[in-house]
Amino acid sequence: MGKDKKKKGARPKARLPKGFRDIPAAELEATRAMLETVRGVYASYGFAELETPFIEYADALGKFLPDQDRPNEGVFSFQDEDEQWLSLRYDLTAPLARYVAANYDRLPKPFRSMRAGWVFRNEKPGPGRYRQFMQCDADTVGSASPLADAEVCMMAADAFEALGIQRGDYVLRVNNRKILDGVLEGIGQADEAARLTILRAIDKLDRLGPEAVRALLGEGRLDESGDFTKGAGLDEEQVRHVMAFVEAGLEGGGRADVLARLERLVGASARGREGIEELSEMAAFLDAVGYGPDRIAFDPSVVRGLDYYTGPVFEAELTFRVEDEDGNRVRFGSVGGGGRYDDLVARFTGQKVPATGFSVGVSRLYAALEYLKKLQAQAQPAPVVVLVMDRDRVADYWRMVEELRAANIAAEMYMGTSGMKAQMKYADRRGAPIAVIEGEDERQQGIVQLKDLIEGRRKAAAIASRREWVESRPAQVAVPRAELVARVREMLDRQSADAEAGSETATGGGEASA
RNA sequence: GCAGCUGUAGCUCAGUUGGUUAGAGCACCAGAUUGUGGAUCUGGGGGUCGGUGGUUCGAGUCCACCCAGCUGUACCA
Repeated sequence: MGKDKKKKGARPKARLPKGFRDIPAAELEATRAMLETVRGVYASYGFAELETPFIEYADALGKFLPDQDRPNEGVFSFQDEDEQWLSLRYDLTAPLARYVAANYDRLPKPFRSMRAGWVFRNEKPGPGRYRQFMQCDADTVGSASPLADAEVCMMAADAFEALGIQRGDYVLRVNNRKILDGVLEGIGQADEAARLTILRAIDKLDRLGPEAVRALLGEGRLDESGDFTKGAGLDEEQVRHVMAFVEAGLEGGGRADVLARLERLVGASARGREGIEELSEMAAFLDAVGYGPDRIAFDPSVVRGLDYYTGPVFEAELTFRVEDEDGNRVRFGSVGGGGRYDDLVARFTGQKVPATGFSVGVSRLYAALEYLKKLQAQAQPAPVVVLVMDRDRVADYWRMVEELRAANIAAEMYMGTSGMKAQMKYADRRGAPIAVIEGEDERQQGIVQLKDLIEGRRKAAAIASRREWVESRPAQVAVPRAELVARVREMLDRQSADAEAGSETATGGGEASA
């Protein structure tokens, strides 16, 4: 026996690469329903669906050509047989830019499109952050108007409400990167590297709080594990000025109040004024059509995608608080974002094409909706299982399955090789509502046994002895073979009525019926 | 990338100052039970103790290096 053990060798581990996961039926079903809702809202705004491939040429997606040292920096890449680099898409915006550039002549401008699908990032995963996740985007390409920016924000707000998220439980926070540029000009900080550090520090406001941001703008910050992050090195006066800008959105008031505060901070900077002007135009439009600051607010701490956005930037946040695993109450956080990217198409054509869009993080949003119990879709009900008692009669069992299917009842014949006990166990594990049993005795009498597995499970608790369990045959009825479909239907109806009554008493009947 | 923590069965873990053939619970399979899911009892399968090297008569246990995972942080186009 020792010999056998040695022969086995190393087994492969049944494992997933980090940051990837399997998705069970219930989540798939719910995600489909969610996407259908969002798609409906976008379609009603006139955004047509487009699907692009998962794989693009690396240079078409961006400037991230894999190099020898670190071939997979951020994006999953590999070489085709002709040695050209291919990459898995890391968002849905870069492929859209490629599509628009490739079809520029044919497309109506502005071109309005929506896309939904998986994207991939070769980054370190964290809680709720995966290396494959789903996004749903809507973009307007070919319009420089702030009205287009306002529109995608309004559309995102509509989509959240269509999904059942209450007004007040979400907010779209809007900023304009030109304003920050203006503020930095004002404090005499034009150094590009320092500017990036400053932007990143600001981006951490909601996660780490104002104290941490202050530290990161100045000398630097020591984190929990004792690791030190170098700061932007601003002096005290500069830090004060930048913080005043960052916190201009926190002091409350409406969009006009925030704009007024920002205007003072920007001073004479032309670029800053341009940003203010764009935000003002958005505000006027939003006011005129009735999207208040409870839905779309101005917040200078929103930064986002640094090299890619050229003007307005948006971030959607769920504002209700949830308990994490340790019981702490935390904000649910960001479920989407976007902004204006006027230079992306120009990478291909050399011709400036203004564009703006919004991207919903479908996976994050799914987690939120699950928490809010807004997912009405559930996985397909498990099938009725027809037991195979007599291998010579499989055609008879198959006929029962066909009859049930014809009546639109999901049904399957047991496909294993085990005996009756194992078949019952299978039906139970499977979550089957009913087992259909027809042995020799039943056949001679022209009947079948229907076993209500859900009711039977309830009764099992009260039965202690094996003998009683076997002999009482809980929740099992004999019905004429000819009435199979009708009686199965009855039993299923009773089960779903019970389930509804049960869930109503459990939740207080708060859910609207379909 | 940087820092801290952790690696023993499919899962969760125990394993004393280094000492026979490395254990438990859960899960899985079978039997008790001629044709009934649960409960109970009995039996069974499943381990390169993360890897390599070292110290030792002897290493799951001690040392060194490496690898992986988790958490924080950085990066996130």
